[in-house]
Amino acid sequence: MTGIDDVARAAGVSTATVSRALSGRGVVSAATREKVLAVAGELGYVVSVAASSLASGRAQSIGVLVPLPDLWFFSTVVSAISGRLLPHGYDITLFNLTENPAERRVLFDRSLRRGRIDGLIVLSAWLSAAEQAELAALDVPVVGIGPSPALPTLVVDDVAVGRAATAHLLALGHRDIAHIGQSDGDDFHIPTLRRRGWEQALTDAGIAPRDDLYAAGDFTLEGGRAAARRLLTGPAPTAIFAASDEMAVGALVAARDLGLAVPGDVSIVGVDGHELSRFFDLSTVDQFPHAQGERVADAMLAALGELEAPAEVGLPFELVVRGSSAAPPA
Amino acid sequence: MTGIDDVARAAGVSTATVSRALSGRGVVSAATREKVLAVAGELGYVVSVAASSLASGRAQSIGVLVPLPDLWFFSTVVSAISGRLLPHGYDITLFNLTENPAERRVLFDRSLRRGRIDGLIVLSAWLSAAEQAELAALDVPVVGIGPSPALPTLVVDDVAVGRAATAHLLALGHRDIAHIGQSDGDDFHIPTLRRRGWEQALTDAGIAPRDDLYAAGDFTLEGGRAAARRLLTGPAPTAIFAASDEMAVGALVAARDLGLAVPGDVSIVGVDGHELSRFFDLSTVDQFPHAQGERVADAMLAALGELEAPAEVGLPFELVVRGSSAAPPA
DNA sequence: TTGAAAGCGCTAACAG
DNA sequence: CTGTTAGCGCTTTCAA
Repeated sequence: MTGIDDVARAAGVSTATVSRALSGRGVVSAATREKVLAVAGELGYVVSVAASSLASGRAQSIGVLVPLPDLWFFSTVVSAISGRLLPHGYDITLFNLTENPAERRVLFDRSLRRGRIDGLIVLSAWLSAAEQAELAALDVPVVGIGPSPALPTLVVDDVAVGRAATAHLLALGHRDIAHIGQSDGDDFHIPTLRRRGWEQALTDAGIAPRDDLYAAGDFTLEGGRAAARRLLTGPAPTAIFAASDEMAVGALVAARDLGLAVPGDVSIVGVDGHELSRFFDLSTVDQFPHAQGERVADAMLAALGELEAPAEVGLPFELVVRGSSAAPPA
Repeated sequence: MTGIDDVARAAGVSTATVSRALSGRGVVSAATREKVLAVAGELGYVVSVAASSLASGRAQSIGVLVPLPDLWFFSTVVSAISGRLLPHGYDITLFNLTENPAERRVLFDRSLRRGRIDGLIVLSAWLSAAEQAELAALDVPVVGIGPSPALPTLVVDDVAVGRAATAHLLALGHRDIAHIGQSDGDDFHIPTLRRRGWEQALTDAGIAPRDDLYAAGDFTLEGGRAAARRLLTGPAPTAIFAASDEMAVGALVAARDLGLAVPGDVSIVGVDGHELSRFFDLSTVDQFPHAQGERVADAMLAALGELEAPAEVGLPFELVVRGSSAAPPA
């Protein structure tokens, strides 16, 4: 491996100057900088992270903590983060947060603490308060996406999301609007917030939210289908607001299986902006996951002093009306 | 930060002994090892990767090169790799291979060469031969998934996959079997191999493959739908073999849109074992992506000397017959 | 089985 | 603007 002194020798300068020229820290005359860059290029020299990190304290890597890396939403966000951080010289270290307590301990006690990362991005509402506190106690900046009691995070106003979806259905003339979600009463729980939005919108319209128009789903296609089947064979609402696009597609299929036309007999609205929603012509509240990844990456860069701190505005969302929602049957 | 000499002092031994006790390299008496482990635990000491890596040459991290991290197949494989490598103390560094030439250069010239990784796992058939050669020239072991001219990889026999799907349809009595895929004539191109399998199975059955029963799809839902629409409104085959589950689901929807019953009027078979295939009751050739991730992780561990080299067998696949395939209409 | 000590390859004062 | 030099915190000979 060619090292920094090979470059120094070939360029006729000291290693300190090579370091300065290559890192951009400290002053170097334009002429020597160019010389050094040229020589380094010819020699194919690349700074060793290990040595650089040991000497400088900077690891040139950002950790991303993900609960379910194979969920479309998370992998999309990670992909966006990666794209944003690469140009700044940061690599991405992926930490898969499993349910396994032993693995979690290894993760929190060792992986995250061995100095590999300059910062941590947390994509998980599924951390205990204690775990969130542990993260906050790391000696690196931590930023996240989603409501959290202990971490600085970027959030979508999920109550407003629920209201937007429900208000859309109300405006179309629906009154029996069901909800598929997963409410646990926690203020930092996204599904709970979306359910609140549903309740608020109904209440604002002078309609009492009915418990029998709520069905729990587990955010999968199958869960959405099962929940919708229960709703449509029971109280038979004219519209369903599902807390995710995957559940909404499940509901779409359930309706078809029951011989119901969408949106003729029942309207369906989801949340996410998932690729499936476009394919199935599903009305949804898009929350722009890719943009979320970019925003959280920017927040991290700001925390690292590499960027101006961006304005503190909530993450955007937008109702996208497609073919799955229309006026209720006459 | 507590360092190795804090531990050494508290345990009453030298730093060399602490290092040996914690790393498991070199001999330490059982008694001292326990003492050291206990003290390290109390102090919450964690070895610094930077220092350890600089001194030992081991970075404790494996790179994973992924073309499209947000595709279900890839994110599933990455997730499995991560689960397998964590217990061995390796972190995962995710390298997102984009189409952007500038980003690719940064990746190949810097990120991959700065000594952060002890090995590289390549999930990409989309590397040029030159790039594959560059990877082979890294000073770390490289293993991949999918056919490659220059890299050691684990492969599914994709010709056999195509034959299995087609043979299934033939056995049901179909003769006009269409294929949706993407063939470019390259021997290291998975879609091409699947198409060959389709052709071989037909030929073996005494049926000449027809060009008008082939339609190109881009491995998306939309691409599958468009291709199927062309096939079903044209030569009207009684069965379609799609080279991916996403395209197969697209075909399923296209058939319904045209008023055709599946499998009554047309049978459909996909490839992958995608979650969508189960939900849509789609017959498919499962290639067990999660197991692929574990297998390639094991291959990496073997290359690093942490595991016995596993037997050199091809990656498994299996025809899963569900409700989308049946005998052709009478 | 353990300890002393020489680096690993860089960076960042500090001097000049 | 550039060079000298002392570490950064470990690992690993080598000796004992």
